[in-house]
Formats: sequence, C-alpha cells, structure tokens
Amino acid sequence: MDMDKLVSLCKRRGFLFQSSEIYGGLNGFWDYGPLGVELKRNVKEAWWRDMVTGHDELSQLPGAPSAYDMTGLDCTIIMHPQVWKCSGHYDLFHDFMVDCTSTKKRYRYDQIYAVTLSVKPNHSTNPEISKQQPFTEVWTTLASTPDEQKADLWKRAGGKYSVRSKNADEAFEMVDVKKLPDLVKAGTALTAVVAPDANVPGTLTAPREFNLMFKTIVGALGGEDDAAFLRPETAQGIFVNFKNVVDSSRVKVPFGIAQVGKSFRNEITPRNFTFRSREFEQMEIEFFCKPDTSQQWYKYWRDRRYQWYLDLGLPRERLQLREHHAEELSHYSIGTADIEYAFPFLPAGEFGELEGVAHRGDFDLRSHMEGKLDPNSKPDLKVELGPDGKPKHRGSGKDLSYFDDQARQRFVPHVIEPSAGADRATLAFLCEAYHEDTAPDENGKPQERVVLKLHPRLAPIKAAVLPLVKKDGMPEAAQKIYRALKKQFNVYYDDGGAVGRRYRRQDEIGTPYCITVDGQTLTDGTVTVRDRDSLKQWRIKAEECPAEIAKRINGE
RNA sequence: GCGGGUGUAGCUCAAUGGUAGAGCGGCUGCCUUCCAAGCAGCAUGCGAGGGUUCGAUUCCCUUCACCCGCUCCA
Repeated sequence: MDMDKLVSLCKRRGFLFQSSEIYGGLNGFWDYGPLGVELKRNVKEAWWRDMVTGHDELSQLPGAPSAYDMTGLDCTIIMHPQVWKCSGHYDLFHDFMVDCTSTKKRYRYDQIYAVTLSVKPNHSTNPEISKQQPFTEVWTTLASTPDEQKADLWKRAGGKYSVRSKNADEAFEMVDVKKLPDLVKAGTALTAVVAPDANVPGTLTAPREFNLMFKTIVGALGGEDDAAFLRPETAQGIFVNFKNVVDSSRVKVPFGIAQVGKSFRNEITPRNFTFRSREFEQMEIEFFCKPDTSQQWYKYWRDRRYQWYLDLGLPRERLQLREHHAEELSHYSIGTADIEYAFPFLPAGEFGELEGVAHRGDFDLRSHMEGKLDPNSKPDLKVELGPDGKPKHRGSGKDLSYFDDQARQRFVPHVIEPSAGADRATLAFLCEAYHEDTAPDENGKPQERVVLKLHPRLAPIKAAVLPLVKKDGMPEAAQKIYRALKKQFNVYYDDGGAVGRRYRRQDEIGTPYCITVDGQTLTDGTVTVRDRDSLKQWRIKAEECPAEIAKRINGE
C-alpha cells in the first residue's frame, strides 16, 4: 500500500490535517478533521466499552486467573513535579547528547567512556610514526567492559598508528578510564578527545540537553521554581490516585483503572505521519493484583489486548505479539510484550509498536511511597540515594499498600500495564482499511475504486441514506429514514448527483452501508441496503433500517 | 540535530525573470430509476520572511514543513 495515497486521502476527505497548517505546520503535531475525529472517537469508545463499561466483573473471563473489577479515571495533564521525579521520567528525560561533526553520529553524553591511551610509536610499522616520542591521547568508546574497550581501541588506534594487532599490547596502554562527563569535569577539553567512531580528536560538539518532557510554568508570575511538566504518560496519574480509587469505589484487588488522555513527548525525530507525534493520546490500564498472581495476569492482558486488535480487523499476519528480551526491558519492568503492526511505511518485515503490555512489579507504587527506586537494584529495588545519602527524590510518604480483608494480608500490589496509543491504533486501522479495487460502472466496465474497509464499529459514518433520484417523493421518504437512524447512529444524507458517485464517495470514507430509496419504496415501503465491501444489495422494510444497521454494526 | 531531496488550486501535476494552466474533486442549476454518466456555470494556489531586479512563483539567503538516510525512541 502506498502511504502517500492514504495521507492524501486523509487530507482530502478530512481525516487528518497537519497542525497549524496555514502557518506552515508544526513538526510532530496533527489535527483530526471532521471524519478523523469520529474515527478516533470510535477507537477510544470501542476500547473504553470493551475494557471498562462493558466489562463483566461477575464472570471469570477466558484466560483470566479470576474475576476482576474495572473502573475509570480522568486526571490532569499537569501534575505535581515530584510525580515525574519519583516515576523516573525526570532523570531519564534529561539526556545530554553530543554530536560528532565528522561522522554525523550522535551519542548520549553519559554513555561515552573516555580512555586515556598511552601510545608508544616505536611499535608502528610506519617509519614516520615510529620515530616519534611516546605520548598520550584520549579516545572514547561506547564499550562498557575493559575487554570490549581494549578490543575497540586496539583496532581503531592500531589502524591510525599502523600497529599490527599482535603488537598492540606493547604499543598501547589504557592509563585511565572515566565516563566522559567525569573527565570533562576534571578539566579535559572535549576538543582533545577522539570521538567514538572517529580517529582524530576534536570532532565532538558540546553536550546539549534534550529535554524530552515539555516544560511549563504554573502561575502567572512563575519562575524556574514553578516549573511543571506536561505528562509524558497517563499512567502516573493512575498511580497517584490509586489510594483515592480504592478508598472511594469499593473495588477490590485484582482490579484495573483505565484512562484515556493526551500525553506529550518532545520526540527528537517525529516522523511517519502520526506514528511518532509530540502530542498524542494514550489508552492505558493499570491493573493491580497480588504479587503471586502477577505473571498469570500479565499473560492474560497480553493475549486479551492482542485479540482486541484482531477483533477490530487487523489481520494476524500483520500483527505480532513480541516479548521483549531481558536486556530490552525498561528499568522498572520484569516482563514486557509489544503488540506491533506492520505499518506500510516501515521496511518489509519490520513492525511498529501499537501497545506495550508491561509487568511493572511494584516499582511505581513503592516509588510514590518511599521515594524513587533505583532501577539498577533489581530484583529487590531499593530507594535511590543522592550524594548526601538521602533519597534522591523523596516519595509522598503515604501508605499505598493494600489490605486484603479476606486473606488478612497487607501488600503492595503488582501492576500490569497495557498501554495503547490511540493515534497509532487509529493509524493502523486506516492503513489496514485502505484498498483499491475495481467495481463495474453503469456500462459494466470495471472502474478503479478507493474504499476504506473499516470495521463497522470504527467507521465514522455508519450508513448513508440516498434517494435514487431527486424527485417523485423519494427525498421525502429518504429523509424520514435518515431522521429515524440519526437517533442512534452517525448517518449521512445525500441527494446530489448520480447514485453511483454517491456510493463511491461513501466507499472512500469507509461507510459500511448505503440505504437507497427507489421507485419500489413508494409502492411497497422497502429500501435497498448496499454493503460496502461486497457491493451486494438486499431489500428490507424502511422502518427496519435502525434494527438492521444495529444488528450489522454490533453483531446483535 | 546532521546529510540529501521536495514545496505551484482540496488532490495529482504542468508552465514561466513580465499578473499561473490542466485533469480529478467541490459548489449551483438542468438532466438522471442503482455503482465516479452528460450539459452549463462558479470558486480556489506559487509554504513563510528577506534580498537582487524596473519587475521574482522563477535567481540568492534565511526559516518552516514534508520525504529518504543517520541519530534517538521509557
């Protein structure tokens, strides 16, 4: 599928516009047009209905360890700055980056090791170099273990100074190894070091901060002390309201809290249409359970969420459930699976994340109680301490543990987090829906047709009501049907031009059904219903239209 | 953020240092009894800013956006 055609259709028919377009646009921000807003709302409402309001807490669902409660929440985008310090985002999102002007590569400043290398040129095979006196030079590398650092540097420096690999141990010596920021703090100029993929000094730029959280100011006179952040995820609002929900709603562990809302990340490279946007909408569940059942719940949610996308029309061959490897796991996670879709803009065989289902353990609740936990202290997780021996970021001090009055047990619940991107899901459904096929024209000749084969639950418009011609009372009969349908569904009335053109218009925006009033309607009260995908038509009584559409959309 | 490419109507594209055209789409009317029909008419644009020039959509600079690659991606 050609992505350009979909982007063009989205613009042309009012699904998606670039934000602030009349001013030239703004990178990483997108607006949903009249049809796009309906589509995205349908995605979010399907999710909310299927996960929250439609959840049957009285039954044990297939694959679930037990019955469970579900409830919702809608919290603010701006929260107390301490939330982000304890969540770990504050530390993680303040990355300093350096660029190499020679190789055009970019590095995390704090991930570079600086090795002071003693060079003895007399081991060189190059006569010019071998005459020089021994000297030291600072080389950098991303390798973290001494063996890897040695292998990297012996190779690179060996090449530069014409030293055979068997002589490298004599020619070079690692005099000192520091993290690059520490070396610079100790007084070495950045211009004196060799970049990780270069072999001459002086190609690294000064470190620049990439603040991946949007900063804002609370209060009209606010200064730096009043800095706050737009949330980079909705999840933290659920954690900080955990106790409120438990105390106010009669839910019992295991239970989930769902939230849909905007989040903001200053992505370095927004790209691929809406896939990586700086302002985006998440659909997140934090599911709280007893620690000893958490693995079962993790598997349940992983499979349940995967099935949800299948049920709404993403095909198994383009949708994959991928378990993360241990080294890929986030700092808090003891198990994560991504639900990924083969977006057409990705290279063949590559998938893009729609949703991450993470087992977060008790990292979040305990961090908000005790202070930010040290992600490197797995598996027991201890509070991360600052230079003064006190917690680096203080927690709330509130007790967020849960008392199970049946088992007479107190514990900090473990958390399973299915975190879905509403915009990414919407984009995936659009990509999957886009089809070009042929349909016969009035002379029976095949004509190219563009059709969005959206699941009827997701389609922005559920049905179009069309008088075959604009006379003989057909518009009046059609309008009556239109008004009846409108009480339940987003429907569209169109009496302009030839009916074939009107069918094609509806195909292009994914309307699953067209109801047509014709001459026969006026005599026997029946209308035709046309199916978008098969082009088949059948007749039903005009007054049965709402029931027919309801049945076909919801499968009732 | 770096390198390369691209910005002309709602969409797809053309032409030009001297006031921008087409097809499709849209709107209005006529016609039209089932899959983008026909006729008539209407509307809409040089991404933004600056410079060179008598005159810039065209040449130059800056900027913004998009695409490809790199980088990044909780």
